[in-house]
Amino acid sequence: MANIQQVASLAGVSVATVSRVVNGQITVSPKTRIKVEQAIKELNYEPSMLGRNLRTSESRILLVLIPTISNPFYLEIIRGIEDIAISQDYNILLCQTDTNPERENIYFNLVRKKMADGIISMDPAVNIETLVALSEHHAIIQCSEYTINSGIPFVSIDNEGASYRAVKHLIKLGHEKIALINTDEKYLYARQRQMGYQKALEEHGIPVDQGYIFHAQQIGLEYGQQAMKKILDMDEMPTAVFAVSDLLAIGALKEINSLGLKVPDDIALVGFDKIDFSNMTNPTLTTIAQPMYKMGTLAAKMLINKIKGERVESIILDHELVIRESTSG
Amino acid sequence: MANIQQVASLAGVSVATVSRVVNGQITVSPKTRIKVEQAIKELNYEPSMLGRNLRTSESRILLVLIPTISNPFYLEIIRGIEDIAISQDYNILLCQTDTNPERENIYFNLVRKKMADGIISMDPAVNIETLVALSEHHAIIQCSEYTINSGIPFVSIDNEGASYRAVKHLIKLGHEKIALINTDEKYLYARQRQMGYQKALEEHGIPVDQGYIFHAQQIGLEYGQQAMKKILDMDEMPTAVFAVSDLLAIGALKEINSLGLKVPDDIALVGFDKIDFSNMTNPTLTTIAQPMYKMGTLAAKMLINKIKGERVESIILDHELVIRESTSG
DNA sequence: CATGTAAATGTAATCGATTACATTTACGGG
DNA sequence: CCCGTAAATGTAATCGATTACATTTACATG
Repeated sequence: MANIQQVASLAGVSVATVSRVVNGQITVSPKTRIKVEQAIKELNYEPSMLGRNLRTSESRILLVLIPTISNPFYLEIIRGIEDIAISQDYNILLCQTDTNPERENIYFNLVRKKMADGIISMDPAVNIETLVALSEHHAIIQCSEYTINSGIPFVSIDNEGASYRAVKHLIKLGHEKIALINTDEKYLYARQRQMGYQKALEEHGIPVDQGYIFHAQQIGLEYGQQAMKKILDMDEMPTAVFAVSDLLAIGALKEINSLGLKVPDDIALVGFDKIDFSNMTNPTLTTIAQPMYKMGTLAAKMLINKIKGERVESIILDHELVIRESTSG
Repeated sequence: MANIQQVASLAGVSVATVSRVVNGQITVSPKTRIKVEQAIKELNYEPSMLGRNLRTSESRILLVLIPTISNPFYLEIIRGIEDIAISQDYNILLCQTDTNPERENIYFNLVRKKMADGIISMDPAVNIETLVALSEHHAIIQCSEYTINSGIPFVSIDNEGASYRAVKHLIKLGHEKIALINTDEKYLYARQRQMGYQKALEEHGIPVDQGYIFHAQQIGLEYGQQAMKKILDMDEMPTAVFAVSDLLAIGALKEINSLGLKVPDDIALVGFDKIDFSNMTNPTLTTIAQPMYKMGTLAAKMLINKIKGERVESIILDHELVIRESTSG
C-alpha cells in the first residue's frame, strides 16, 4: 500500500504535483502528468481518505438516523438519500436507534467526533433537545418526522391533510363507526394524523369517540395485530379502521382474516405509506402514498447544502390516496 | 470545536497527557487527570476521529454489501452485524449494490482508500474475482452467499439440505407435481437449492421435469407474481410450489389468491427465509428459517478477527423447516 | 539577449491525534 | 541528605494527504 511520498519519488516529482494529478488540477504539464500516472499505476497507489479527511476536516459521511429498518417505509427514502449522496461523493451511515437513547448517543457522538459531516434524522423518538443543541454546530435535517420551530429544516408531508383524506374516503363510503389505530401521541405525526381523523369526523357531524382511538406502542406488524384484537373484542365494533401505518394495517388485516371476517365487507381498512407489501395482501390495502424517494433526495440535497453553509428551507410534499380492495369490494 | 492542543494548554499539560487521559491510561496522576478533565469539559472537547484514524490508520468502519435492503431477509442479519460492530466500537456502512457493478466499485474503493477496514459481502451478484483480489490485502467475509475455494471465509447455511427438507415435506404430503421458483443459476445458493429440490424428487422416484423449474430474474415480490402467472398457465399445473425466497413465495401467493384459487388446497406453497411478513399472509407461509441474527453476529465477529489478523474458519449454521398454513389446511 | 509574465513545480506548514523515547518528579531506604 | 527506581509528564516524530506561498522554468517580446 503505497503512499503519496512513494509515488512522488518514483515519478521524480514532489508530493504536491502528485496531489495535483490525483485531484485533476490543470496546472500540471502533460509530460509530468503521464509520469505520475505511470508511477501511480505501478505502485497501485490509492489515495488514503484518512489523510485527506484530516486535512480537509470532513469525513464525507452522512449519518441517517432511523428508528428501524424493519419498516419498509424507509426503504425508498434511503434509496433517495443514497443516490444523491453517492452522486456528490458522500456515503451514508445508516443508524437504527431502536428507540434506544444509548444507541442514539453513540450516533450523535460520531458527528461530534467528526466521523460524520451531518445528520438526516427520521427518528420520531429522537431526543429533540439534543438534536437542536447539535444543530448549532452541525448540519442537521429532519425527514418525515419533524419539529416545529426548532430551527432544524425538514422535509415532510401534510400528515393532517393526508389523514383527513383517508378518513373522509371512509365516510363517503358510508362508514360512521371508524376506529383509529394510532401510535404514541408524543410523536408529532401521530398527533397530526389524529387531528386529520378528528377533523374529518367532525366535519361530517360524526362525534369523536375516544373509545375508537387505539394507541400502538410502536409501529410493527404485531402491534397492529394486538390493536385489532382489542377492536374486534368491542361490543360495538367499528365498520372501518384507519391505521397510521401500513405495517399496523397489515397486522390488523391478519387478525381480521384469521377470525374469518371479511375485508372490506365486515370491516374496511386503510393504511398509510404504500409500502410494497400493501399491494400483496388479500385484499390489497387502500393507503396513503408518500413521495418517499423524492423525500429522500430532497433531504440529502438539503443536508449537503447545509454542510456547505447555505441557508435551507423546509419543504412539505404532496401525498396521494390510493384506493384499493380493502375499502372497495 | 477545540482540539487537543487547546485542552493541553488550558490544563497546563502536554498533549500527550491529554491523550492519556482521554484514552484512560493509568499513568496519569489523579491531580492532573482532574485538571485535564475540567479543561475538556470547559472547552467542550471531543477528540476528532479524523486525527486518530490517520494516526492509527484504521477507519473503524465495516462495509456491508447487500444487493438491496428491500429483502427483509437481510434485516436481522444486519441487526446482528450492527450489535457486534457497535460493541466493538465499529460502525457499519450499509451498501446496496442493486446488482450494479459501478456501485459495487464505488464501495470497493472505500476499502482501497482506507475509508473502511473490511467488508462483509452478502451480495450474490458480487464480482468474485475483484473480491478475491481485494481479499489479498483487506479483510473480507462472505455471509449467506459464498464462494467455494476462494479463500474468503464465510458463514452460511446448508442450502441444499434445507431445500431438500422443504421439498421432502411436500412429497410426504402427497405432492408429486412440484414446481420450483428459483433465481438465476449463476448464484451458488440457487444451484444448491435446486440440487436439494432435485435430490428430494429423485430419492422418491419422481422424475425431475425441467418444465417445472422457473427462474425469476431477481428476488422480489413482482418476480414471484410473474413466475406464478406462468405456472398457472401450464396445461398440467403443479399441485405444489417451492420458492427459494419468501418474497417470491409471497408474490406467487398474491397471484394465486387473485385468481381465486386456494392455498394449500389447490396449490401448496413453501417459501424460504422466514421473513416477518411470511406469517402475515393469508394463509401463512410454510418456510425455511435461517438463523439470521446469529449469522450476522458471526459474520461481524469473523470480520473483526480477520481485521486483527487472526485466522478465521468458515461456518455452516443450522436451518429449520417451519410448517404453517400454506402446506397444511 | 535581457526581461517580464505565465505556467509548472517544489517546499514546508498543517490538519489532530498517538506514542516511542526522553526527561523530570516523587519518594523510600541507607 | 543522597541515590536509585518507579511514576508522571513532556518532546517531537509520525500517520498521509492538501495547499499557501516560494521558486524555477518556459517562452514571447522588444
